[in-house]
Amino acid sequence: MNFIELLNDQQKRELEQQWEVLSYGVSSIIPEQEFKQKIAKSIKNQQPLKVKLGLDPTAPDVHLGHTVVLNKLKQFQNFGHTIQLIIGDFTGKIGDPTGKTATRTALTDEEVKHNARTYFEQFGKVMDMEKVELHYNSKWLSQVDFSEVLKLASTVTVARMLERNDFHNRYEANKPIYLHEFFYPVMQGYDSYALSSDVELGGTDQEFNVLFGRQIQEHYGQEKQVVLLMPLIEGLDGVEKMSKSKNNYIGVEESPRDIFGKTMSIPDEQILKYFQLVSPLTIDEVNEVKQQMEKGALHPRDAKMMLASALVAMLHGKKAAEESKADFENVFQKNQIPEDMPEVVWDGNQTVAIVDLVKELGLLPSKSEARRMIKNGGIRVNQEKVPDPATILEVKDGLVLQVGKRKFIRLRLSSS
RNA sequence: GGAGGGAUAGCGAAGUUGGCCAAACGCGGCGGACUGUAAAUCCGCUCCCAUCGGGUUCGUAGGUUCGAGUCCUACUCCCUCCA
Repeated sequence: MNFIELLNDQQKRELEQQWEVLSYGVSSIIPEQEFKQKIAKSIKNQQPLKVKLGLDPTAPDVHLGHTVVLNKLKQFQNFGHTIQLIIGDFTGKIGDPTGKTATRTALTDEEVKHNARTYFEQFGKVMDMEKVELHYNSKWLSQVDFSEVLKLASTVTVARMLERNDFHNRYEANKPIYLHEFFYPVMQGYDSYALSSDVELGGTDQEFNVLFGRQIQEHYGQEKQVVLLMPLIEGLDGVEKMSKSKNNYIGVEESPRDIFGKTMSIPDEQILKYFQLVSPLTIDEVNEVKQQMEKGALHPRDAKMMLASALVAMLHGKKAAEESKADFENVFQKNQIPEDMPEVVWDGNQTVAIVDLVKELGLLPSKSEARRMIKNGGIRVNQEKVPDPATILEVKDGLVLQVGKRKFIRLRLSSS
């Protein structure tokens, strides 16, 4: 049935609107026409789409790379669609077949719960968690019996499984692939069936997995979900994809100052991509930025300032955005010290070798490191460079200690 | 089960006629200068303590030696080939 034809003019405009926003920035929509039909159907029947996102139950550390998907979910939410978050507590027991982590220690129920809560808190910075459905896939997966598993397994050939990049590579390299790993995509697909998902989101690296849902749903005679693959965003280096292990990420939990500073360090070529994929700006606003930059009317640095402010505002609020911006200008453009900085009470000896002080405060891991730092001119006391590693300091209340470019501490004496 | 190869600082990787090895080089990390940024570029640093200098390091445990990352023995782990 063609739902698009059933729509009246107003509904068609609604469809166009949703399509423009929802398809924006997406790497691929599989298949496009089905997606359009789904939206049309949802408008016609006034039935929100069920949009699924599967989550790994391991300790979450949400960074901007994830928010690419979250922003998209938010857009779905804005159109009234329903978000289904799935905590893969059952799947997690198998371990994601990335090759690296073939064996993964099973998480306890408490750990899973805790991690789920963390997801909730961190995701809440980007989208509205009130309206989100939360599911644990052990609920249904633990109920599936072996004969059912066999039936499912009989719908997939090994050759098809081996198409998956990771499996393919390991097979070629004579690296082990355990049988149970084949079930990872199957189970993930089963989740889609269990929740009758209409749409599933994932990064482009998840293509094989999320596509599997369609196959499982078809097996059960269910309408197949549409898959939206989101681009992976490059990290601070502008080359590798953003990830925790590459240490090139901006975490949503980081301080406003760090988020601002890190954003300022992305290469110019990445600016637009960040605007498009992780900023909360509308399409029109992003296009405006793009035009201004192309005309040369907007300095890349200023564009980045805007971006950094927008990101901090999204994650920490408007006030924090203004403050971190002011701090950044102070510290890096005017070479001043920030407005406010962490204060630490010093209850040690008032007369102390600078190397000891710095180490005691945990600013540097060892005294050798401190000496080195001083030799390189990297330590300042009240904005004055410390010239000699042997310097003995008279600690005074309010003394400002700077280590490197961006570690600042104000010392307070315990007596005051 | 049999044969061989290897384990070096955060990673990768030199070093095997025993001393000149705290250990080349690359990456990463850090600092400085510079700049529009924490970008790019250039320079410096990168085990610990220390003023000279010293102390612990090269899979683990022993041994040979004035002296071992470099030689010997045992152990652990990893890889390759054969069955």
